[in-house]
Amino acid sequence: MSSSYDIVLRRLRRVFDQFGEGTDPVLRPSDRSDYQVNGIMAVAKSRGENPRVLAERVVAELDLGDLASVEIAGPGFLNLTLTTSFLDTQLRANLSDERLGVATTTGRTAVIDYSAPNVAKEMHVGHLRSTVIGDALARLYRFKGYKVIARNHVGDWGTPFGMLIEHLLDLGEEHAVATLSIGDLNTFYREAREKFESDEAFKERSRQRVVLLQAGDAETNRLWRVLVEQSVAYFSEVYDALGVTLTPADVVGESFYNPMLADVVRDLDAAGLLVESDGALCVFPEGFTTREGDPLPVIVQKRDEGFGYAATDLAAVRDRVSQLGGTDLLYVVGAPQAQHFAMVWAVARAAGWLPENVRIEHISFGSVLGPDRKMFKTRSGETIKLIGLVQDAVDKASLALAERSPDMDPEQRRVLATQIGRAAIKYADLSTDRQRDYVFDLERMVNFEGDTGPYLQYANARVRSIFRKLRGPWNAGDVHFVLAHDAERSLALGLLAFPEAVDAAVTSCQPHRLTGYLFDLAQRFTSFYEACPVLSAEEPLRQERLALCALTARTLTLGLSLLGIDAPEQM
RNA sequence: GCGGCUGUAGCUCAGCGGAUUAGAGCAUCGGUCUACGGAACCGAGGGUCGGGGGUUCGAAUCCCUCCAGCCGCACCA
Repeated sequence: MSSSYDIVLRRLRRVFDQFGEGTDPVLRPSDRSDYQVNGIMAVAKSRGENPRVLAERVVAELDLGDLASVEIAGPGFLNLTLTTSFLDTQLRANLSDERLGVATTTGRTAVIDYSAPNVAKEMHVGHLRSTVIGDALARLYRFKGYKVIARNHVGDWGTPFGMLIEHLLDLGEEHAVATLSIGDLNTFYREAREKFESDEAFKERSRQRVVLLQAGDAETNRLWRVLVEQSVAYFSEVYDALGVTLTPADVVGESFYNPMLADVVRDLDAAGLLVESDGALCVFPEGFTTREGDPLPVIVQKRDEGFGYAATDLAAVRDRVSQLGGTDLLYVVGAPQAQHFAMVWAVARAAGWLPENVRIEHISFGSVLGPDRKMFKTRSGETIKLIGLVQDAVDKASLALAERSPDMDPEQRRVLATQIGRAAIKYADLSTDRQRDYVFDLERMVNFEGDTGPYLQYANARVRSIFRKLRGPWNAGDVHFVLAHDAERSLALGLLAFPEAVDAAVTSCQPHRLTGYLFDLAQRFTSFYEACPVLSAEEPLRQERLALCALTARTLTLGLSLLGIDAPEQM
């Protein structure tokens, strides 16, 4: 089925195409009517016509059938009011449509790069946003019909591994594994670092170990693999706690690209892009300068012949296009990396690895701030463990549940607290424009009032409770939507706007478009719920209202699931 | 110095180039109220949209400039 918006838009396009193929009618939700058409003003301006006159012509040629009534307003806007029969048709279609009117996109493959923790290092707040936003996008794109390939670009290579492996040997493999498997990565890494900085002999051993690692020494690589496997197992625990879909199979770390780096260099050289500068092999993409105004290089191979992360990122672009067939390459990485990506992609484009039809986008985001509005750290200046953050939220939710429902079964409370706690954290992260920084305020996130995850879960649970009261399965049957009450009509319009919200979130990679929609829908529902008794209504009104409730619950549940948020039936 | 992001009500944030009242949430104040889950609903007060120019019939929105904050700017990722 098609969304209401698309159906109306198609009719408008038939008229607007005469102003130039694909002219956008600029159809938008309106507070004056159901939708407004803003596009006439722009067309009139470009053709030097009177917008009002043009509007009249558009209306005369516009065939809305029985979809909507139209009137010209102001200098040349069109106000559209959808007819009840159209709303009825669309709502009934939704009742039997699992997708609630959301259209699918075919033939596209999205490669989404997100989370990216470092092996043998703790996951901390710094990984929260990439993980949560990336996972929401993965779910949204999957639902839209994209083939989604998640890439967890973990830091599993480089000079620190010499010291980490030596430290592992010092501890004894078994003891080291024991430490790592309980997730105490901070201690492990810090001890290694401290020895590296204070102990010359250890430092030297570490250097030699890096050489062995890069040379492919079997035992060294086995030890390296132990570190990686232990870390990946730990990451999985964190993802479970957060309710994130990433699995060990999605881990494709930096080391994966090692065998491709020589080819990257060769191809860049063949393309005549490579320049030697201060002993390093570089490409100088246009438009980037250093502090002093000199051209800024992408360093492909360092003076010591080692490869930097730019080389790895270049190899990744190449691999994702040529091997994975990616058509939409998304990088959910913090804003500070913006210049790095811009440069790497400029090089990839120059090398011919990025065809025109491939979309590549940096899904950047702001920082998580502490109460002092600075980067979120503990009082002593240490990073905050991600797993601890989730645990705090779950604990808070558990306390709130204990207070409200003291008789709840402890196991049920445990499960619910987990669902609510992570909903609180995820929703808080997803509900603001990702570009901005935000202050991490657990108190507000876990609050059950206002624009929060728990509030939406509660709204959904309330709707579900109505159906529990029925004590039996419910069928929509041949329900008809009359929408006599304003609150019913408002809810209906909200329900039918779901596809627009999903599409907006997908195309702009802005999950907050969807959270905003869901919050608005929840409010429309509660207003309806106050004003319109459901179970005590007379038939056929009762059936109509039950159908509205059913659609609301399904929309909230599906919408939340696309963000990676659980929608418990009861709470 | 160059580049990026941010600056909207007391606080946290929406606002997709449009129209007489710039919207939510929290907080404040006032209502609803033996309520199908009140973790609710209805309403009120509160804003020179960082400052200044410009484009336009029209600018929170586009362009320029200034101010403030954060971040990045060659061999760590």
